[in-house]
Amino acid sequence: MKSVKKRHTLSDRGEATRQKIIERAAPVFNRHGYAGTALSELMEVTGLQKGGIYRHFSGKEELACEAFLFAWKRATAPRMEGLCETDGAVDRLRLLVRNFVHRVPPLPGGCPLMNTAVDADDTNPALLQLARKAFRDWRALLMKIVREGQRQGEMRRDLSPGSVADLLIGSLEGALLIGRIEGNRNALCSAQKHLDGWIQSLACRAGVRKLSQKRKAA
Amino acid sequence: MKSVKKRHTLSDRGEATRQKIIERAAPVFNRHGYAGTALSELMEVTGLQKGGIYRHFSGKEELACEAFLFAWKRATAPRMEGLCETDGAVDRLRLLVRNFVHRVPPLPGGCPLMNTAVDADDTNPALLQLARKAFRDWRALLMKIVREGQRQGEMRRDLSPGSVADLLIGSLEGALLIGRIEGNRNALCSAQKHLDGWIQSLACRAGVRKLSQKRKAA
DNA sequence: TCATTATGAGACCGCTCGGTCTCAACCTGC
DNA sequence: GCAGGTTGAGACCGAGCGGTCTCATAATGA
Repeated sequence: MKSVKKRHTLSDRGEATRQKIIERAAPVFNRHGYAGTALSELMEVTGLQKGGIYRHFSGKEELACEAFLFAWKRATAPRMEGLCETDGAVDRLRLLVRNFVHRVPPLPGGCPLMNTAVDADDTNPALLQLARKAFRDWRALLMKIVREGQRQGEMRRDLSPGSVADLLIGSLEGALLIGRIEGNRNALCSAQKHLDGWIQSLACRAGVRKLSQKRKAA
Repeated sequence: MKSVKKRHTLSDRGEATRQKIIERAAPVFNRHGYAGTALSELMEVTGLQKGGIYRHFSGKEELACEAFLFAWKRATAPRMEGLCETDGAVDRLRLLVRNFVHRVPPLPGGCPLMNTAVDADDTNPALLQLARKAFRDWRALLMKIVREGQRQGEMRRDLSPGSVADLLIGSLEGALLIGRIEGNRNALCSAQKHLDGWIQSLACRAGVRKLSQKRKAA
């Protein structure tokens, strides 16, 4: 016990700088990719020398992985906002779409998932694995919502939760790509409008009735 | 005249090797990105030494640009297949979707547009500009088809051609990204099914009637 | 056949890359 | 205040980078 606490205190400083490095490195990796990020740039943004960085990471790859995990957490948080306070599969899906479109992640360089998947494919298996995991988590969340909606009788039973998830994620990420190419948010807004209507159409009549009753009651 | 022809003959060989270099370099850039592609690798795939490559290009960037243009041409051709022989906006759009999903470009490393847009953003303005142009051409083609359909009374007048184009491109590129992460074509097939139905729903009644009459006549 | 030009090999360049190692300074608990 | 361990600076390393230049050779037109 005591020894654990002692150790803990001693390593706290180190852990803090480690976190600082990850935090500062994440936007750089996100913008420039793995190969495009030079250690010298990481030295600049962290204000540390090589020795200071390499004490906390075994190499560039480990840092890149940690940076991705950090970036993904940062990107995910605002997209999930308000999810717990929302009931009903339809409304939850629509909330996630709305969040994705309007809650811009506080991380320059676009969506870390897309960046990393494109960047690491054919190049860096470790990073690709993390991106795959991130995608699957996101996909699983959407699937869970759809399945829940089906169990509750709110959403059509003939839907494939996986397809619904793929369609939502694909449309959103695609729109994000266009927004990046064009430098505006038009495609994202179009996507939201379209997906909003589509999600609505996934509800079965009973579900819709149930929902409007709830609305009226409120 | 004579002198022009003389010059032409002489430079033919050089032009051929230049093309060969572009052709061989394109898949490498498409897989590894600009920063991730080393000249040494280009030397390997072309079978040329540095001197042989640099005679034909001012630098890595010029070669990368040419490689992208080549890759995009290669990716576009199969996606457009059969377009001229198809009438009707709805059928043309559906054909383009089908081509995109099933005619896999003969170019390893995924869609050059996505790759380049993600890779060059915040890094290489020249490449980004080319990607933007490629996107806009594609978008313009889709918009033209929609507008044509509206003029012919086949498609609903309240549609925004730009939004339709963005939605199609976004959904397809997004599905492609998922396919890359997951290593399968499920998302692409889901996207096709969804878009197919959606495109159908963009036709106004008159257009649908007209189309079914044509079908019956055939 | 010969002069001319286009071509590509490859040595060479300065530089930056990712990574290692040493050691001074600095905490921290005793 | 001292011993022991933690931290980070920065010199150093070999390798590989993008790019240049020279020159032998090959193709060409006269």
